[in-house]
Amino acid sequence: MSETTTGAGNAPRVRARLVDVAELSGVTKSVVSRVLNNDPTLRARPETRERVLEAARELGYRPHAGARALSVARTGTFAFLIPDLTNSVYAVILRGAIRRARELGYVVLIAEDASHAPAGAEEYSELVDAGRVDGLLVASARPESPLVAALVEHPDSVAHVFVNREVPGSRRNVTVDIRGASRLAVEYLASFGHERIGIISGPPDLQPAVARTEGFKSKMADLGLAGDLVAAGDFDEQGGFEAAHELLSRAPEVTALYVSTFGQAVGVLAAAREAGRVVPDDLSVICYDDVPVANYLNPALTTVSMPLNALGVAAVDALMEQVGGAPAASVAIEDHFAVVPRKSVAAPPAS
Amino acid sequence: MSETTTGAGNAPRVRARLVDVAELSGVTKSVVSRVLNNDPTLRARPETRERVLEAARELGYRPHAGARALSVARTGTFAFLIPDLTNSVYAVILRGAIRRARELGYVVLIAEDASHAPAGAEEYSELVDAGRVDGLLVASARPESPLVAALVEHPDSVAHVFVNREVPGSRRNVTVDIRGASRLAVEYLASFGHERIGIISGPPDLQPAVARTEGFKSKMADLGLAGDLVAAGDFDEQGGFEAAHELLSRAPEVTALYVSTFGQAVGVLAAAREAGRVVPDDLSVICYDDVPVANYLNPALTTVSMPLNALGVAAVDALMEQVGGAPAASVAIEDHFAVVPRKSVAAPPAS
DNA sequence: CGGGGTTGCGCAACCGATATTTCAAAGATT
DNA sequence: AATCTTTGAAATATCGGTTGCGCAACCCCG
Repeated sequence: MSETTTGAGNAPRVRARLVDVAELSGVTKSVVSRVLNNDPTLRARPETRERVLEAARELGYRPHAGARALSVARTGTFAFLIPDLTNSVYAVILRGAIRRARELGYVVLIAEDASHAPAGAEEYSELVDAGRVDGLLVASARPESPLVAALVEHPDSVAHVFVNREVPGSRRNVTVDIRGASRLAVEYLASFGHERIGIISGPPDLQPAVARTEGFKSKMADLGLAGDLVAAGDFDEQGGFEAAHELLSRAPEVTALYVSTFGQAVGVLAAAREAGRVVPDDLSVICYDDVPVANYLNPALTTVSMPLNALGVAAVDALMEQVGGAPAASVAIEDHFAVVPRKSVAAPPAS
Repeated sequence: MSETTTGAGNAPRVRARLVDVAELSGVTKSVVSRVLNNDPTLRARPETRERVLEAARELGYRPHAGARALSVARTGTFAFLIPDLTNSVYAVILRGAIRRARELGYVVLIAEDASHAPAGAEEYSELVDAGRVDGLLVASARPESPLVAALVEHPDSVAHVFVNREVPGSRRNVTVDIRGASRLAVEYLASFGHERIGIISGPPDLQPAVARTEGFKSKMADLGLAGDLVAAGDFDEQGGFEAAHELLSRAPEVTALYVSTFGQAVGVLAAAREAGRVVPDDLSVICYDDVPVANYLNPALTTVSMPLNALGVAAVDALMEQVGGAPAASVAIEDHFAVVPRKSVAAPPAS
């Protein structure tokens, strides 16, 4: 609308600078800057403010990010270190983070710290050293990465939060309640009458894996059931397949499985087929984390959904507080998880 | 290594600036800058160069990105506009792009332009106007987004490429050979003896959808087969389910389906089950794009894999050329696709 | 009518780099 | 010995903002 009034419309505009706005409104750039930033120390006539605002609007003025960063020593940028982009769990967290960041005037750039591309940590310090970012969102699942170690040792060197990970010794963990969700999953299975419940866990050196196992065992204990049916595998299809294969042959009496990730669950389903067990008649399966495709597996997979989007939001909020100078504090998102019932859980076989 | 020689080791370092390096090496900052940037117009004694280099190393000097951006009018940043972060297709492209960008000294920031968050386009122009980015990677699937229209009309206003999308009227499309891959899929099905082959296509206003259909029809024609079994649905599970449901009831004689996306294929499998058709005995299914989980569906899904990583790499390379001043040119990745045979394709039923 | 206190805004220094210009000292030339 | 070139590096302007301070003009008051 206002663009057309300039007559320039959608012509290949050149960037308008502060001085351009100043010239057009007949004041100096310092006044323009203060008006646009609502500097309370500035005394200006309302009509002057209005002229400035109007000129800025007319020119489509936007402060140059680099110049501003230079001045105020703030970039308006966060970096997100992610272990695996193709894992939709992280994608959802990232989405929540990006949106929240945008609401706060921040943008986020991505680095991947996959096991096959271990450059992530180094890249991070490059970003920090180059003054490119104001803070780090670290979702790396790799234990004892040099980056994590450095951050734990010098927590104040740069604003940061660990996302979906409880790093020992850090007061900057933003997490969901994995244990609570795991307890809920077990409770759900038990409500169908299952007693011999097993867990497909993850690599024991990964904290999220042990949290699931802890939740599992604690709820089993509360129910007076034996929590000894544990098998560990990688957090992917292959890992789930292998762990389930092993557990099903070691303890064929198991009637229900709590699985740590969706990827694993897909593998578990394959292993169950291979073992000649039909889900859910001969074996019930529930997994941590809900993804859309779960609804279309055969059978449709019962899951417990986690507030991953909220996790991303909370992570950015926590980071913003640090940037704003507030003391660091871990955040745990306690609820907002729920089992989404589908077709992979039923009562145990009569036998 | 060199860090420990400073004695500061891993202490909470403060950023070293150009002047710090200058002071330490006993020259002025202009000399330091030119030495570090290999300015050919600078004449300096080798020993002076060495002193500067050593000082920079010792201080762990890294130029401040904002300051440099201000000076050279380049940010070292690209932005990637992505329609759906949770879609692993885009994740793989993004991964390739990020890695390549990093090799070239660039970082990439993400914006999501989902249908449920249509702010993406606006965010983009904010990024450009604020001088935050040197170029745009546009993978938005949304047809006629205002951003796309603006870029097509003023192609030189900002460096950009369209990724995995053939935008009419643009010379900046970086694509894979969807038609060729589609032809390959059809050929593969035909090699099993299928003649009544159908396609589950996508929204007709999305260019990638029509490309698949075109490839399908052209190969069917080449084979002397009728290419009339077409059903369209959204590119997700739901869309695949609905389209397949419709096609299977409309044309029950179909013996094989070429499906446009993995998400759709999952829905197609569900629809087949619902229709009482067992895959692959009563119905063969192959889909465009390979993802790890395809191997664990029931049955394991035969797919045609695409060079998505290479696509991301090529997109960044094309963008870099534009930034470097080269004339824009579309790029098509012609081969590197292949069918990965699994369990969802077999010979048509004898009947 | 002159002095003190606002009101409203301009001046100029910085932020940390890059790039062009200037200049002192050393060596070559006559 | 006096001038002309080179060599090597210092000065300085600039990029586009932010921010502390200064300073007129205006007001009110005695």
